[in-house]
Amino acid sequence: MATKRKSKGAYMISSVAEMYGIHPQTLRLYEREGLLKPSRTEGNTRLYTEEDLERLEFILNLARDLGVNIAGIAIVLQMRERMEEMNRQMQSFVDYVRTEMLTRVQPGGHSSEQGLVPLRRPVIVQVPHRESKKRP
Amino acid sequence: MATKRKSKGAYMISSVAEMYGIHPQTLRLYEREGLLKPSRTEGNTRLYTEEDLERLEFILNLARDLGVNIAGIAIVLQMRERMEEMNRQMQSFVDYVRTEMLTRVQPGGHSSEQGLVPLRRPVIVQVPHRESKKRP
DNA sequence: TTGCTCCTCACGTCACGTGAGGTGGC
DNA sequence: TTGCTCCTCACGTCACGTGAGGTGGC
Repeated sequence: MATKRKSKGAYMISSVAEMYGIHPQTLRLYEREGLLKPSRTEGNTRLYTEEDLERLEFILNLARDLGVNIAGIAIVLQMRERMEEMNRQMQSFVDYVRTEMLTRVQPGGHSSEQGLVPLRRPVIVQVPHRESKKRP
Repeated sequence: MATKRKSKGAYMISSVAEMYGIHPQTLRLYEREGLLKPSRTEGNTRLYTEEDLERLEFILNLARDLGVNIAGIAIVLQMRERMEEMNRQMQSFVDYVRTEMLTRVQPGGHSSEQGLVPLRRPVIVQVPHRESKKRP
């Protein structure tokens, strides 16, 4: 019952297990398989940050709801990262072009802004953030 | 043995099974699970096109080499599609900007071309093409 | 001491791949 | 007819999740 928190947003394994209705051994399994990497206290106790929990939710969605196995989850996590990287590049490119074209605009040349409009907006993926790990 | 081809690049199930060293039942399983959708002859015999084979290779890479289960493969195929779509959008945007800025260039204004250079090129994903299907 | 943590070992269940068995069309 | 195709049913194996058992630190 005692939802033990070490510091701001750091949970011990039994709290996390209870919060998400999973077995503590499952959390250890996911870590062993490289899906999660919680930090540890000096006494070697796992500490799950909010960021870890966010990642865990993503993992549980794949594992429970979609039936993806651990190898699959590892791949999906990698792809998620790559998509986020693509989104960042896309976004920074769009931003760059926008300012670049605005500084270049001729007097009365509102056609430059208009020229950017007809394009569909870059797809923003539904996924959060974080780094993953490769499987051996 | 007889590598039966119906038309240009259309293979029957035993040929495909032999080519990739898998059981014909496995191919039928993948189809039943929605990973592959070969066309059929009028007599209901499956016909695998080059496009199907390309998709199959992708699937086998995930299944055999990486140990991803069918649910995982379905997700990865979907994500692959989305990345390809992002790449296409990125590419068409880059192309658009390039022509737009070139038409706008002032005499002696080679700074407009230079402005595009420092950006890293959009990430091109390693994956081929094709559409996939959602799981129930 | 209590209640947590750590770990390893082992079991039950289920998905995946494959084999068997029986059918039908080129 | 032969050799393929189609299908369904069923089995063996393995991964995943979980439980037990024994340890150690706050």
